[in-house]
Amino acid sequence: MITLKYSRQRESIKAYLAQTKEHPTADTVYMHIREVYPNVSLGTVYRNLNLLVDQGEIMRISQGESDRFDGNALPHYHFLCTECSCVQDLNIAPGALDHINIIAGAGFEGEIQGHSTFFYGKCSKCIDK
Amino acid sequence: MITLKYSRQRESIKAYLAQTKEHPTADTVYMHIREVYPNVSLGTVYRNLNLLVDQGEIMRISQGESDRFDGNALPHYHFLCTECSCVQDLNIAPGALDHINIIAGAGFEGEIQGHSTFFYGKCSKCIDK
DNA sequence: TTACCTGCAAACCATTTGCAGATCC
DNA sequence: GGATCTGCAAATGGTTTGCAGGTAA
Repeated sequence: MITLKYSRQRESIKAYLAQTKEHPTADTVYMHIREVYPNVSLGTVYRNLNLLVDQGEIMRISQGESDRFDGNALPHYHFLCTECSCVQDLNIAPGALDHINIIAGAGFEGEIQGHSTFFYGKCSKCIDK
Repeated sequence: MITLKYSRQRESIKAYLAQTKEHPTADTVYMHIREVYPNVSLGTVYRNLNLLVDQGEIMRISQGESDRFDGNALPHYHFLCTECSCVQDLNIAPGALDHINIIAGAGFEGEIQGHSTFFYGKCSKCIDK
């Protein structure tokens, strides 16, 4: 973990994120920080968001990368290898994970209709390294 | 569902996706189709991939959109409203969903280390509409 | 002093779109 | 014939980066 120098912009970003429940995008963060530091640049916001994620102080919500396509349009789950980035189909019986919607819905005021999940780890080829 | 006109480029894309297990990106599809139709353009590949997804003939693997950030770096699950696109934290006990890694790992030759999941549906505000 | 930080603007990359012409029905 | 398709190239949108100057330690 690299030692960071103090920066008021970064502190401001962290403080804003700690206090909101909105899960803002980088651009939304930018607009809020600009109210305090009108000269802040979008580049600085991106740089600091990435630094804070690297430090484990904030969390990035995304599944990044570019879209992939699958000739099999029937619902099924995918596995992503953290080593070689390959994507593989998983053999999970249809409906076998549906119960997690109920777990997630307990104590939630909205209506949960489904979930999107992928699993990650090492594929068989990358285990042998 | 709009009626589509025949196009050899689109058929070629569909055939390629039906026969591969690679879960290719749009660019990878482009490079393969170009071997058959050297003049095909990347724009055409994107247009047809989107059409095929709309028709339900292929599946898009992604969670699109831009990244969001969360001041809470502790592992937790998120809910995404399909109406208003708001993101909310869910109250799921830590580890309450860990067992799905085991379900997913049954019959899989690689090693599953974790999963990434978000739930979707209608938030409490959007239910009342 | 010197590493790290900033604003700015340009670069980048994936994806979309406007256009004029080609193709299917 | 007319709607849908294509290739091309330019536009878009989110994100990163190079640079020259500023700031924390």
